[in-house]
Amino acid sequence: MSKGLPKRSEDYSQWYNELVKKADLAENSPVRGCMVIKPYGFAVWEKMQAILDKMFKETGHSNAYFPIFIPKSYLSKEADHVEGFAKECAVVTHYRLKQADDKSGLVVDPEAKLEEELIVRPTSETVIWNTYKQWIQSYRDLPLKINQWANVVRWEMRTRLFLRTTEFLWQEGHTAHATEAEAKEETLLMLQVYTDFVQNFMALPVIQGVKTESERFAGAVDTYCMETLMQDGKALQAGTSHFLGQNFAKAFDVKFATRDGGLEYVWGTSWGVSTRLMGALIMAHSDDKGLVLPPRLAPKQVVIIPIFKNEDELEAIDAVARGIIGQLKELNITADFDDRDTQKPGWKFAEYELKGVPVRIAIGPRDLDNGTVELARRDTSEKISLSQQEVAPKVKYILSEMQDSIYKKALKFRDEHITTVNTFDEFKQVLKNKGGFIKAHWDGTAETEMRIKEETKATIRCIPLNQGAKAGSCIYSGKPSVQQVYFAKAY
RNA sequence: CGGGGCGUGGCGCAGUCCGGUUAGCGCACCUGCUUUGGGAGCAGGGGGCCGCAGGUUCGAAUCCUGCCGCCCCGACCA
Repeated sequence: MSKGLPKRSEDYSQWYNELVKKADLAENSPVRGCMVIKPYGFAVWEKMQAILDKMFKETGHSNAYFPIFIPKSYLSKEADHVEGFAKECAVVTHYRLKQADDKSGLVVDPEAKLEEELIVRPTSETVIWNTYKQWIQSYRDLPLKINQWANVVRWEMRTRLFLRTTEFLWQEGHTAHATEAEAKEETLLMLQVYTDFVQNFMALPVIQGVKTESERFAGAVDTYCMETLMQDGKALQAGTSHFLGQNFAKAFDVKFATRDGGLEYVWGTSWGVSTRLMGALIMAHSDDKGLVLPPRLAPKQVVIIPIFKNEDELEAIDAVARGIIGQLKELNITADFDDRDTQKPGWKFAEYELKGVPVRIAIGPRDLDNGTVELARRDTSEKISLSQQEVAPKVKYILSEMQDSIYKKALKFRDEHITTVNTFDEFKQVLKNKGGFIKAHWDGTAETEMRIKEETKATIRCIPLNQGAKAGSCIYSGKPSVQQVYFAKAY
């Protein structure tokens, strides 16, 4: 049994908090709301980064880096954008400290006040569009497709490791296009790239949709999103892709000369996913024993644990283990041999389960006699004994099967937690007793959306894409509705 | 910022109401022996400005005042 990990059924959020710490993913920092991402957690994030980065480049994007500090005045150039971010910005007002007069420590030097205060970026649209103005003159400069990996700061009141931290890591793509159609296409393309990543690598099914006005990114014309479902029935927005229209082009005066001699504002997009994905990954698949990582994102896919009484046994096991690791390496499978004699096998079993290593291979004296190993898979806890010769191909098969099976399990759970309702009473019942996504007709007004939120805490997660219009009447107001939308309580 | 809870070895806690031995327990850590197919056992050992600052008292982890920090619940948010 995992020591001290609360059960999901008893206290889901406690379970999550403990798991993040016990699995060595992250911990709190001295600064409230910030986190230290530990090596193991960062290794998972690095895998995500590497895969996404490749996908971005394959779709024609280049990486660049823009500064963390933004002149305060930039933020105020786009009206909705200011509105959206002003209340959660960290501000740099001074550039120097000095020894306190009474030598009691350091104080801010009042002499060193900045002429113009700087904000720590909550997102980079403003600096980037200010730069794009310099970079874009002609249709020949378009499209401009840039991505950056960065940290951003949003001064949140309540934070949770990975899910909502004051500082977080992310990537933000910012593109500029000559036509509206092309920008819209880019927005949807990146939504699809994210969707492919989340489904194929994180093994999490998503619902693609458009945000309602109240949930839309400040400054965007349309915000597209992918919504995922966690095991406690709450939804989590895994990524967003925004069609910015000409909002930022106008705010920062970014125009280009068209082929026929005209002068027009460019069309923009921006899109991002963050370390929040780590939270989704953890909450979606893990169990009461600890983390369950999809093989494609596990920093180490296989761990081999020797069971030995003496040096001779260990040596013999070592030879077998090294052989297996070599074979796995040829199949591009990462494996570790944990031959520490400071921990017992049972301790190691529990530890690697806590950390979500997909496949565990145990080799002991019995196996040496029989030419076998014991293989255990993390997601099902299933154990099998197999001959040493067939280990490598079998592991390859199991890893791929596991990736698939974890996805299917999440998909089944998700599908079982989409409930269509026709009345507000039903809506409240489902929300209270079952959770998950609730599909219902909505009259399209912010007023109704807000009232439902106030009464139930549930919000419209998205207006689904790829679902034909189906007229009906709003569950709250009874007014006509053109289609059903997804509601849920959300992270 | 409102409501609630909590600050005691690295971690988790007891002790605080009702002041008085040397501040205790579990885990972790160190040493030794025995162990090793699911978080080993025994023996020995190290580690504490009891959140901070004042006050009351012969005497404070314990009572009083002020401050600081953290967690949970709400308002805000990816």
